[in-house]
Amino acid sequence: MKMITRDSDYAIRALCCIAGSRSGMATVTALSKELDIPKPFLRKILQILNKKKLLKSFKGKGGGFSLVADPSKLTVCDIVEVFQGPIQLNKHVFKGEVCPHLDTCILKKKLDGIEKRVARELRMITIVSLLKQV
Amino acid sequence: MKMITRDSDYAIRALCCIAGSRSGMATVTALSKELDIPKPFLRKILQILNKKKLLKSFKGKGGGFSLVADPSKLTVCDIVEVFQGPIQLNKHVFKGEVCPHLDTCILKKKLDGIEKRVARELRMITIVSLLKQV
DNA sequence: GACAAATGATACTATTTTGGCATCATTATA
DNA sequence: TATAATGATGCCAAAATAGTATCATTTGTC
Repeated sequence: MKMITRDSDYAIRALCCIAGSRSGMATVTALSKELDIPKPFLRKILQILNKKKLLKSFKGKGGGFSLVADPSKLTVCDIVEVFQGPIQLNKHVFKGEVCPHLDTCILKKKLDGIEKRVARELRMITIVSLLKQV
Repeated sequence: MKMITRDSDYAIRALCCIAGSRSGMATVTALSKELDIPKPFLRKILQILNKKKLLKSFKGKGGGFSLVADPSKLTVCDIVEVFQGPIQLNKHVFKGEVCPHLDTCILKKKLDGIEKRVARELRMITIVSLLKQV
């Protein structure tokens, strides 16, 4: 079972890198080298983060990406939701309808509980908390 | 973000059904109807559960599948791991090596913590606990 | 103004995973 | 021997994942 996809992972790394940089800004080229992420893929990821207003971009020479939000308020949950949608352990539907079987609906309730706790934990991991090198 | 795939979900339902049946045994045909799951797909799932020793099978007329383990000891975690492998939020490797970036390794540590708690919670959901209709 | 360095937008592609279906073989009961 | 069951295997289509490629636009510098 895996939960964090590659693009979320890359995005988290990149945002950490940007937040940790002295100027608060970085180019795709620099990030790609530093993090060893394929440049076109990283570029796509950063463009998505830009559209979703987690990053702002500056075109032209000397440009790059910088954070929009305070990195102490930006969380892993925010980032994961951009690339993987809302946290949801199990849709648990059949043919578009909610499943009518009692046993599995008990399951749904229990999974929902876990789901909420996972989301809460992911919301507690801020970018800043990832920069602190213990 | 989703965590439980269709086959895990179907497997959980089917195991609940088998555990809840009076005889303790059920055929693919019956389960497929009861749970509204495509028969060939469910069959494949049950065959996997058989190979993994969560179910035992009886061939021939009057046959079917029955549980191997005590349903109060069989957990959702066991089932999910059959179909989705061990619970692991993020592999977090590059090119086969463990990622060398300190910031993201902090991330790994935190994700590992969440992961352990999710696994623990899934291990607490037994088949029996899903049958109790509150 | 020309050039270089950056992102914007968009479309394409390859691989893997997911969610099945189909078929033939084997076994067991009536 | 017919029937009802699983065993094994291979195939297939759609979606998700993980990228690549290309052209357009913007901006700073010479």
